[in-house]
Order: sequence, then C-alpha cells, then structure tokens
Amino acid sequence: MILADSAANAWIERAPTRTPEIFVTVDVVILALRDDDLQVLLVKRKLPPFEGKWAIPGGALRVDESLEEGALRTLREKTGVTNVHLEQLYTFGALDRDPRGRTITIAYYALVPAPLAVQAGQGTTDAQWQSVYALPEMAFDHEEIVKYALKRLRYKLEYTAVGFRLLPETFTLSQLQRAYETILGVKLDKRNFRRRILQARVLEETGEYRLGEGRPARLYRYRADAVAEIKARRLFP
Amino acid sequence: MILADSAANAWIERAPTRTPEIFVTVDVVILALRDDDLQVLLVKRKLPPFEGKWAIPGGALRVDESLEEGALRTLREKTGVTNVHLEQLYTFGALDRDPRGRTITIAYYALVPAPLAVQAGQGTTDAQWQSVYALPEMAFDHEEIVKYALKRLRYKLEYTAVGFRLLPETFTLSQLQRAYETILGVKLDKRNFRRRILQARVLEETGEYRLGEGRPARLYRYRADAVAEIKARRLFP
DNA sequence: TCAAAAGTGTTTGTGGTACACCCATGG
DNA sequence: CCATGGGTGTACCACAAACACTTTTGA
Repeated sequence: MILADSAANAWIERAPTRTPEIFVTVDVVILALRDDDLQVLLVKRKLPPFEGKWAIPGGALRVDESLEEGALRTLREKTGVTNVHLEQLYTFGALDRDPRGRTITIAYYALVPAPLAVQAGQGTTDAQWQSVYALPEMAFDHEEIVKYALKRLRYKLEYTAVGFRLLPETFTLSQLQRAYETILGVKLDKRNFRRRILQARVLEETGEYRLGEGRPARLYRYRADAVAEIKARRLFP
Repeated sequence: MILADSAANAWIERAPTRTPEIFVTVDVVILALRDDDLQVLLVKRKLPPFEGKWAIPGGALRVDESLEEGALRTLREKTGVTNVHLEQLYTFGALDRDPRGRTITIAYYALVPAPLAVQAGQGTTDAQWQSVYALPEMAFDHEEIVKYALKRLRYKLEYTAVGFRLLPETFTLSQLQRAYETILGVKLDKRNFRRRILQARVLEETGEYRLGEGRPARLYRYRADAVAEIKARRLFP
C-alpha cells in the first residue's frame, strides 16, 4: 500500500495533465491437452458483472510487477506451474468491454503439460478445463480472446516446435502427432509427420520405451538446445 | 504489501473503487520508404524526461477512445493520413520504462505511402524521418519498439502482401521489388520476384505506363479484393 | 494367434532457385 | 546510337504429398 501510494503520488507530482483513469488487467488463456481435446482453463465468476459466467483467469496488473510477471502470477495461482510456454497474445481495449469502467487487458496464452490439477481462486466459485471447441457463454470479451489464442497457436504450430509444450517431458511420436492433429483439427500422415519432425532435429530419443497396448513406443524429449523456430519451412500446410 | 495485494484483487471483483495507478499510452512506429531507405517518423522531446531525445509519436490513451482510435489519432496528428496499414505490435510494460511512474504502452506500427510531410506536435520541437538502420539515441524503450516493428514487418512481408502499403497507389514492379529489398535487406532475383508476385494475384495492371529514363514501365495497383494473406507459401525465403 | 499400436520407403508432383539476354524509350 | 531501366523463360533440385505393409508386444 505504501509502495502503491508513493508511485501514484509520483505521477501526480510530475505527470503534467491528468491522473490515470484507465484500469489495466492481465488475463491468461491457459491451454492443455486432455483426452485428445484441446482445453482451456476457465473460472466461474462469483460476483457481478457477469456473475456465474465463465471467464479466463486474470486480474488487475499490480503496480510493482511487469506484464509477464502478472501473467505468471495468474498462472501460478491457478495451476501452480511456472515452467511453461507463456507468450503475450494481444491487448484488448474496446470501450465497452467492462461495464464497470474503462479497462484494457493484456492477454497472454500459456501452454501447460497435460495432467494438471486446478484450483478455484478467490472471486470464483469453480475452475474447470473446458474444450476450446465448445466454449460456454463467457464474461467480457473472453470468448474472443480464447478464439484468438487458438488461431495464434495453430499458426505458430505451423512454423515452430511449440507443440511439445503441451506434452509431458517425454512422449511418443504418436502422442505428438495426436497433439498436432487435435490442435490443427486435421489428420496427418504418420510417415510424413515422423520424417519431418525428426528432420527438424528438435527431438532426441531418451532410449526408453513406453509400454502399452501394442508394440512399445520410443520415448522422445524436446532438445533443450534446439532452436524453437523451424526456420526452413513451415511444418504443416 | 498485503494491503496493496487485497486492494488490487478487490477491484476486479467489484466496481472499481480506487484510482488506477498505472498510466496507459499508445505509441506508433510510423514507417515509410524514402530514397530507397526504410525510415521511421521520430519526434524530438521538448520536456523531461529524455528532453531532447528522439521518440516515436504517441501519448496518453484517452478514456473515450479505443486503442486503435488512439493510434489513429496519433497518426493523424503527425501525418494527416488515416487510410494506411495500422496494426497492433506489442504491449511494453517494464517497471522502469518511464521514470515518472508506472506506464505501459500499447505499440502500433503503421505503413504509410512514401511522400508525406510531417508536423511537429505539441511537446515536441522537431519531427523527422530517420533511417531505421541508423537510429539516434532514443527516449524510453523506443529503440526496442522500433526494432521490434522492423522484425515484425520483415516477418510479415514473407507471407503477406503488406509491402504495397509503403508505395503510392500505383507503382511499378521494380519499385515494389526495391521496397522488398530495402526492407528485407537482401537482393532479390528480378524474374523470380515478378513471377511470384504476379502469381500471388494481388496486383492488377492499371494499363498506364510510367515514363522515365529507360523503357516505360507498367503501372500496377493493389487489388482491393485480394486476400492479404498469401496462404499457399511464404513469398520469400 | 490375435489385437493393437509402432515403425518404415518409394514414387510423383510442385514450387524454389539460379541464370543472361533482348526491348523500348529519351537524349 | 547509346545509355537506362523494363521485361522475359528454362533447367535443375529439393521438399511435400500420397500411399500399405511389417514388427513388436500383451492378452
């Protein structure tokens, strides 16, 4: 509080014309694969506006945290994880997006590995993973934000190796292919997929095998030293 | 700190009961081609902080305008034009980016056709086009913003038809090729360039010719009905 | 021995790249 | 007739796409 007040006062002393009248929030589209479905973590609002509607997690940006720190804090509060792919998505600032007053939100999206417990936080009555392909009625402009995140993820998948971030640390090529298929919404040819993903040199064998119903499958991991951007060509059409 | 925390959390659930403490600005990287050089419009600051340093135009977001309207207003004030390519770039929010207090800026970039007069506005003593390849010492984090805009423009040029927006309404293929070469910083093969840009079907002949030193050159214009995204393949490697 | 999933090569087509000369005009 | 920039085609190579069967394990 002391810190906040002194920062605010500094503005009034030295900033010429006006005091701030615009609220700033950070919201995060948290995505994960569950049951061969791409899902987003949604929270149910306890209070108006949009009471009882679903929203993506987020909240007011604190004066003493950067944008990314704000997004990471939201992520930590909801999922407990921090070592994930986190990327600024877009800033939404329509005049009427929050009935309480002028508010802009810097939206981020995060890709988290599949199996994750989630916690409802304060101000919310529930927290659930829900399919991005069947979104419920949502608060504010959050449906637009989720759809934009999906568009961006699909786009990014075509020319980067970001898909691994949705899988556990080690995974099989079939798992990875199913991830791509789930996100892109298309079937991919197994042989072409394997050839290209291996040619991209972003994976390495662990030497382990995953036993299951059929023939055991080689386990791979993401190469930490791999360049994330597949420079040569887009991975998939 | 605890007080500050609960106060910050409170407002997202309830009506905003306290004054925001974060300032919001919109800044615009305005780009144009001049003399086979890619240039950015910079203004010289009249007042501290960074008095006398160059900055990209922008200012406080007004409470009654959307983000894009704010960017358009800046653009209009500086160049008088509005019918240009304008796109949100990124939101910068480092804690120390403005010594006067916590400020985030939503950065846009604009592509304007080459020949444009510019006006110094209030709070500035000068406005000049300067090469993006030889930037002066700049205020705030504006150098980072300009460099990011260049990166994005190059990237975008590879898979969209956005290059036309830096040329006058009608132009020759050689002009267009020089634009691409100036922005990408590479030489392109004339025959391959022409074949690909024409195959992309985003241009149409005007039927006119531009007379000059050598053989007259066909004039083209951008097809208004063309899809901006070159879906099939990236235009250039 | 069967079910289930993993794993593997070849052919064909398309798009990318490299490359050099003639054309139309003005001075 | 010369200087200046405009305009054109082809051959080769690399990557993308289509396509079906064998292998390995557990039940």
